[in-house]
Amino acid sequence: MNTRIATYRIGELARLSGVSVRMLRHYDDIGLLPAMTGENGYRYYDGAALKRLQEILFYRAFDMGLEEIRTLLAGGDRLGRLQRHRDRLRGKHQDMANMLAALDRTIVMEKRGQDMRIEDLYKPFPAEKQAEYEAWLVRTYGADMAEAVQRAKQAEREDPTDFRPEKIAELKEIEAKLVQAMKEGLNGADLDTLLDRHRGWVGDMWKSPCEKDAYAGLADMYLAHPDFVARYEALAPKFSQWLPMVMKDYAARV
Amino acid sequence: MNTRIATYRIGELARLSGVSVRMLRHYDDIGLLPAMTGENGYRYYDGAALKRLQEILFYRAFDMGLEEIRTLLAGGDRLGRLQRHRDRLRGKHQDMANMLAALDRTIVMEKRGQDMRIEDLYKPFPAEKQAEYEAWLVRTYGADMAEAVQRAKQAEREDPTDFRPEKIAELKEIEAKLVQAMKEGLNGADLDTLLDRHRGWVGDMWKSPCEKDAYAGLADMYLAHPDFVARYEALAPKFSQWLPMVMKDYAARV
DNA sequence: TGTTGACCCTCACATGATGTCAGGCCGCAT
DNA sequence: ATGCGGCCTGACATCATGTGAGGGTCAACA
Repeated sequence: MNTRIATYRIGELARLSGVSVRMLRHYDDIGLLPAMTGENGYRYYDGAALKRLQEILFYRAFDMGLEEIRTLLAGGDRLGRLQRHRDRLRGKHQDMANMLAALDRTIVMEKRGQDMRIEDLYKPFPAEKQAEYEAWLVRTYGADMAEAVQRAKQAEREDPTDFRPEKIAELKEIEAKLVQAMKEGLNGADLDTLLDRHRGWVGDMWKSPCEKDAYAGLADMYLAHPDFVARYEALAPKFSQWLPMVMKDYAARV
Repeated sequence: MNTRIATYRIGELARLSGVSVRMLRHYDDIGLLPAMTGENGYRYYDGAALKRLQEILFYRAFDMGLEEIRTLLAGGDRLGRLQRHRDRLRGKHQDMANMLAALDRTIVMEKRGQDMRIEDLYKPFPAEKQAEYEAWLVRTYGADMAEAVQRAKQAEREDPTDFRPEKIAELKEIEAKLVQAMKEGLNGADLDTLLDRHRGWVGDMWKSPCEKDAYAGLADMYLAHPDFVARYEALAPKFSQWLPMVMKDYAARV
């Protein structure tokens, strides 16, 4: 008898991985996950195959086609592949966070009986299957953003947050003005002036996403003018990450 | 001529929404997104249709079948639907965060040239298309968790974080012991004792996910014994949310 | 030793979301 | 009136996946 070390039959692997037997056979057929075939015709999978399958699943979760995955795996440099994939996956995770925020926004508008602006309805859904929205963002806000992001990242390493109540009160007042301004369609330079004042106040507070109450005003701003998220992202790179939390609280409160 | 108020032709809607013309026609055919048909045979979409399409896209992003979406939309209570959907979507977002953390874990193991334990390989991929992993978690850690989560949420509202360096140093020491213990296969009561000590120290620090350095030890714990995430989630509900950040930094450093 | 039940094999067809192409109207601008 | 862009229907293609039929393999147990 052959040495039978840590080799799995198709059913075991199916249970283990959550992939159906049908699909494992398919993956074998198309050369995506080749199995060792015994004399009895059975498929056997070893440790290397298990790792390969895991990698396949990472890519499949990214809606990659099986053929594409196969050619990807054909090259060497597993580590490089995984690292590149991590970044793409992170982007998708971010897309989903944006969708969540937008969903909360839709809910709030529904509660209020208001309709969203048509241009905003479909922003949360990343077209072109990838990074289309991001392209739009770059197109719209251009090169200064990259620089601003750098600045913000630099500043992020500095001093701890200051939550004195007077400061927060003052911040909220500015936010109210901003919301008003945005509703009235202030644009370009004027709006940027206000945004800048706001940034000045809020600057050293960005670091703690846990002080949600301090940012309730942001929800209003987002409702009034969703584009401001993109502008703010340049100043406070974490913002869109917090937005779902902010919006969730807000939606629950309204 | 008919009053022509804010009604869109199929191509305009396609550009607006990112859904292909082909699909919009299909949605019309199966009654998912009925259009008003003009005498010329053209399809026209009004504001209500736009909102409906947005909702459809929210569900489609959740991998819901078109037929399922249609029956869903057939009932009233748009608000309720959206709210229920938000929770499911949040769950999926969490799944993706877990996947990211696991991907980082895989990367680190690859860099080290180590293999993951087979039982851990496929945990990040939510089987049964939904909430299967969560079920497992409840099955494994049971009812006390819900209670612990409550306690933790309560505690969360209390006092601000204390980041004195001595405290952090001591924390790190405990973490090192924990990692050691987990590697040696300590189980049950002993492990829980250690975890509890750790919790004691880290308790009031959970609130700021921004102090990543304070939690580098967690990455090691996760590598040594991924299950601990589930245990910790009970004590610190936000943890799995931070895990991707923690792991990203760690993977970059190793 | 023979039977049984769980597992494996191949082959073929189904389905659901989407793309693509062909052949032909509609309508506005030149 | 001519032309071009947008719209129509209908048919076929593709990809990931499910399902079922008809039939071997293997281990345990009577």
